[in-house]
Amino acid sequence: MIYSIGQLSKETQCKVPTIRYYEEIGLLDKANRSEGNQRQYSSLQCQRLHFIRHSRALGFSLDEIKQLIHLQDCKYDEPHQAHHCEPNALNLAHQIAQEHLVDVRNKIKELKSLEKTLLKMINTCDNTDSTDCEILKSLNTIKAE
Amino acid sequence: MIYSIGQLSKETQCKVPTIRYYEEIGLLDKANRSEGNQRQYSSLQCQRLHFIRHSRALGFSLDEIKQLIHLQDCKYDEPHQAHHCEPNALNLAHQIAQEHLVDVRNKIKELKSLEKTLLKMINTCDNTDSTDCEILKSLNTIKAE
DNA sequence: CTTGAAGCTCTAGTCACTAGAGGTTTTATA
DNA sequence: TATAAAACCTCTAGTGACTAGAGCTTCAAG
Repeated sequence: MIYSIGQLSKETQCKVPTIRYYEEIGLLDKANRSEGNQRQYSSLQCQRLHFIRHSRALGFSLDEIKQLIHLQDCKYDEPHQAHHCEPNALNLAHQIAQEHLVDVRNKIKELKSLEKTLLKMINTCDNTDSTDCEILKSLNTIKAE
Repeated sequence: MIYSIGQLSKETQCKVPTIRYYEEIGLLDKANRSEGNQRQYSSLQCQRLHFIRHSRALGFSLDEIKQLIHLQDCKYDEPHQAHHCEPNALNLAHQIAQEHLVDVRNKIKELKSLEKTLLKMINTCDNTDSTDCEILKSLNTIKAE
């Protein structure tokens, strides 16, 4: 199966300019070109783009994804030979995921405290009586922690 | 009280280049200059920067903050005269805050589902036996909802 | 009076895309 | 087979909210 960039876009829910962008920054290998210079993709490249999109949806940065792809290549390329990959590549994947989990949890915490502050602000403001509103006042004093 | 940009920076915990940036985009009024062309700030401008930083800490965008500042000016400038401000400016502040609260809550929801997926991924991976790891595999298939 | 910190402007970089101009190739229909 | 529309191409520039650096000037302390 060979995909045009538009077909790949539909298949992976990834916009066409984004695919080209991923190629530009080296996240996707350079695509083969047709006689008319249009990009052609294999199922393997399609799978890789799926991987990238799933990882993005989980909030990994493109840099982290680059690392994960590198690990994947270590895993599947000549797995029983000595080469440039670190021996504990798989633990590294584990570590990246775990660090990311910590990030996510911190963000949740921050947002929850933010929610509380906003809610307080909004409830203090009695806008049925539209003569005054505490929101602007409170933004002068309330700190999010 | 008159502040130099560095003093204002300390007072508001806002970095010097950020203050200059806020001036550049019109979020802060252009500062007065000393004879030697250095910026000088009044307590009023200091208060405004506090407002901006508090709002940022609560996750408001600079655009939303611009609106809020405009509302503030409506409130305090000639409050009993007819001018260019909409009559229900205060309700508008209320509305901006409420919309923002909705955004924040959605983000929390997304991050929680993300947390769940990551946790599953990490737990599935038995990295005490370092022969295999499910993380890379699962990134090929798991979708965050 | 000198030295070092703090200030100035201007340009460019970050991240992860997105949009648009202006041109070429492919595909579908008449 | 001719043509028109859709899809593709490259290149540049823009987004938001800053941050970093070069190369200069001004200020404050000793």
